[in-house]
Amino acid sequence: MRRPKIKSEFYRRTNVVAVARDLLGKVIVTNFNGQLTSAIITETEAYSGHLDKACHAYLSRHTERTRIFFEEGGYSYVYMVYGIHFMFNIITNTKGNPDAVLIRSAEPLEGIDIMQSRRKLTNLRHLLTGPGKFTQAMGLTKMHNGMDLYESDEVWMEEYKTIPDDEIFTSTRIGIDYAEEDALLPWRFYITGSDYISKR
DNA sequence: TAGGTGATCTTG
DNA sequence: AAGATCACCTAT
Repeated sequence: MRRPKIKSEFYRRTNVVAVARDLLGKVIVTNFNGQLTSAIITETEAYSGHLDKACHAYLSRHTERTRIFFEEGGYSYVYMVYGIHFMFNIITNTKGNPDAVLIRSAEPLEGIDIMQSRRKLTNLRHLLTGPGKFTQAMGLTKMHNGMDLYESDEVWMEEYKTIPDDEIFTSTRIGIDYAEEDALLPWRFYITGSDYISKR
């Protein structure tokens, strides 16, 4: 049943946009206290610290929250927004180059009953279609910030399928209007025609 | 379409 | 120390 884990080198490439696209079709797995859940990634967004006003590490800003951005690719970055929702990202690029990919939506694969119970909701199309819904269904919280996604036995990524370029739809990112001209960057990606997307 | 929620960051 | 902001979700 288990497929090969994605190695850290995958995330250490210098082009965060390419990593965001290539994460589509990969599987994320969490396994907390014997509760295993997994899902196929259907929607991502890229954030880049050097040039992107939407990124928490814009202009390499160092704060307590952004510390993990300055490690090499392959760590999780989890934070809370709006007092309620956790956002799950994967740090990319080499050490000192603060980029990340936000996981926005996924298609349920394993442990569906567990995800339904965490979400208090049964409709599969609403289980993981949005970044806050995704973390809730997968059981991810701020305590999972800074995890090594290759070494961890609680949160990791697996190979699954490759999405061809002509099945990837590109758009601007959601909820970052404050980023001025960078709000126009076409850095959101999703699988064309998937039923598991946060917005049409 | 509006309101809830609290960590995080900035200003004074 | 206080106030503003925020990579969202749910329900009307």
